[in-house]
Amino acid sequence: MTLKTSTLQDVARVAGVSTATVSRALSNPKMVTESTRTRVSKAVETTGYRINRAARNLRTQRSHSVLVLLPDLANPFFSEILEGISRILAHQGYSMLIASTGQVHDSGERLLDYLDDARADGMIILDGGLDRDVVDMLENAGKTRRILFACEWVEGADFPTVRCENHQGTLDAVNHLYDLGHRKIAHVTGPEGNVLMHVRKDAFVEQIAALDLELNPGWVIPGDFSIAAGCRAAQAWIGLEDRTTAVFCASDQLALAFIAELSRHGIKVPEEVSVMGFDDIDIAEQFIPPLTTVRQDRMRLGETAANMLMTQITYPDNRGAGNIAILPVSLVVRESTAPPP
Amino acid sequence: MTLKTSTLQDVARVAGVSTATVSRALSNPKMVTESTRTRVSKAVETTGYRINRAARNLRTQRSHSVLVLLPDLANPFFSEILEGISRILAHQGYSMLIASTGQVHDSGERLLDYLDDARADGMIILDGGLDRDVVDMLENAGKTRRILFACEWVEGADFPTVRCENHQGTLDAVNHLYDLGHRKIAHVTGPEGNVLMHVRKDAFVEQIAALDLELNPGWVIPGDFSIAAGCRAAQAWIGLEDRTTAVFCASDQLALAFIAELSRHGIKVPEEVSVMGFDDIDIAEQFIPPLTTVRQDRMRLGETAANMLMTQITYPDNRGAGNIAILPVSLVVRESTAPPP
DNA sequence: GGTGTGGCTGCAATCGATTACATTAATTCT
DNA sequence: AGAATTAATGTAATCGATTGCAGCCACACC
Repeated sequence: MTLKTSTLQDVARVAGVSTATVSRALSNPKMVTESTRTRVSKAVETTGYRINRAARNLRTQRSHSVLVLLPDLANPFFSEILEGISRILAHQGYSMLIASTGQVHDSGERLLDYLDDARADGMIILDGGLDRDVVDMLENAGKTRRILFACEWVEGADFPTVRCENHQGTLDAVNHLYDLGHRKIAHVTGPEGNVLMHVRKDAFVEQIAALDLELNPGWVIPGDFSIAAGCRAAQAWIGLEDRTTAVFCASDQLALAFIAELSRHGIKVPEEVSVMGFDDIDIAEQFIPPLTTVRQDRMRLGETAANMLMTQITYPDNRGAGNIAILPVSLVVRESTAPPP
Repeated sequence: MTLKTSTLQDVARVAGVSTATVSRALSNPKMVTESTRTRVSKAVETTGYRINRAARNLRTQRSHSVLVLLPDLANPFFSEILEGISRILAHQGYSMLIASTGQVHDSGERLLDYLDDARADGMIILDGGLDRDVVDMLENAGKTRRILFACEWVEGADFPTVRCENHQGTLDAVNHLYDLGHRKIAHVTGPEGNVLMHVRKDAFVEQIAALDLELNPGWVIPGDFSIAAGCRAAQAWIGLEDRTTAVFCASDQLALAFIAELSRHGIKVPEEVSVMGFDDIDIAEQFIPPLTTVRQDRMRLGETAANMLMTQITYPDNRGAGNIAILPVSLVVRESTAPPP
């Protein structure tokens, strides 16, 4: 209908008050009289007024939106985290901007520009594998309180962080396999340089040692979180001189592809080898066999991250406590693990 | 470092020119002399100037961002489409806003507000299941050229659309099963009221008739695109008096869950029944058995959608041709289908 | 030499909301 | 009753970039 949306001025004219009053009536209702408030509401109604965010953003120096940076949009692991983030943001009238690391990098944008050019009030980074110089830049910009790392983080950098109990989850996984009777356990890792990869690998090695188990060099198989890596890892495992009876993969995608590749070679899970994942993505339960894994509550992780960031943005000077949250994980035992043959 | 980012004024002062000239030097370089251009570049360099998007957006009445509306963020089907969209948008200096239908609805936001309040220049809607009154509102707002439906669409509404060859894909699927020797084929549908559900179901029924095959009432099993629906559908199929030898599911998620549920009941795919999906999501190939399905090139779909929307936004008056794109699909034969027992 | 012509540049208005400060009216206190 | 306080509203500056209009200069042409 109306091609031109009406402005505060229009509302003010119709209501017979000043723009200041209209603004107050809308954003801070208790500052105006009951009667003007209703008069303004009516005027808003008749004019079909919608606030112009660009104008407000300019004046308030706030964009009312948050950037979420992913390593890879096509990885289903992230979708539920996004749902959680989005839920909280929407609730607070914030918009969610999405970008993937690769694209930001490719298009030559600087990540910081999102903050500097007033596109975003803050950012949630789901990628701990950022180039070190990018991270340094973020730190030195003095904007650490407007940045939050979720799931992954950067060792040695001082950003607020939300993550899950990776260490404990890994111990749980190894213990589960041990309890089933496995004594020779392999680990397919995440990508080189990734914090999660290191934490989970270290915890794995630690627990293997604690249980006094054997660990051949070939039993720590390098991978990343992708499907392709899972297939490659399976081939590596198959090529092992001394195969393990169980394999703990650093992610579900990895584990599913691992099992699939084994299947292509006629190797049965869990009859011939037990396989575990980490994450508990939706499809894990529907896989055949259903995947034993370590569950991260991704929705809650997203919500927590968004909430923390929002309070940081809202109360920027509130330094100190509460800048790290570690969420519990839980072992989900399904059918991809069984006693060794 | 600098807490306050510098403005055009600062650059102008340093370069010894007016703000107008700086603005022109940056956004329309050929309008200024070579020498001033370099002077401005230097000034930008030394001041560390970053454009303030809020200011530009206000002045130009453009937000330089696009909203993507999903029915469900947690569905991996969409992630690759997002990747495609994001790629194109980033390339043109646009940002990608994401929201899910449910949340927009829950938070009482009006969808149109994104356009009206200058948060987004356009929107790509991946949900054909919007309430009819929402759709009417969008149409009547005269903003149809700033809205584009992708994957799904709304029957009878005149929006630019990108979709895949759903009809042909369905025929291919049925023919594939027919060629394998199946004569009793069931169909698990998408959600009631969804266009894709109708198109695929109609094409299915049509082709069954064309091939002169039997079609019992119970063989069209209502579902939606979710995992849970796949499980329910499998139970329904199991409960059938007269089971079919093949099942064509309206989505991969549906198909995978269907197979999983069968497996829980000890029914083997494809030995006892062939199952097909639609979409070819990443995990389909890694499933056991690998899923026979109809492939949609989701990346390309996203790219096409973004490109179309961008040209519409850029040349709004260019009505007429090119407001619908239909992308080809391809049959991907894997191992979840085989000749009937 | 006068007058066009055209290329660069500057001045200042503009986008639409927010908010510090001023003003007015109403209420309370001494 | 007069002074002081408080509450509600209005005035106008402001956020930072873009852009229509006008001015200026140099050069060419007659």
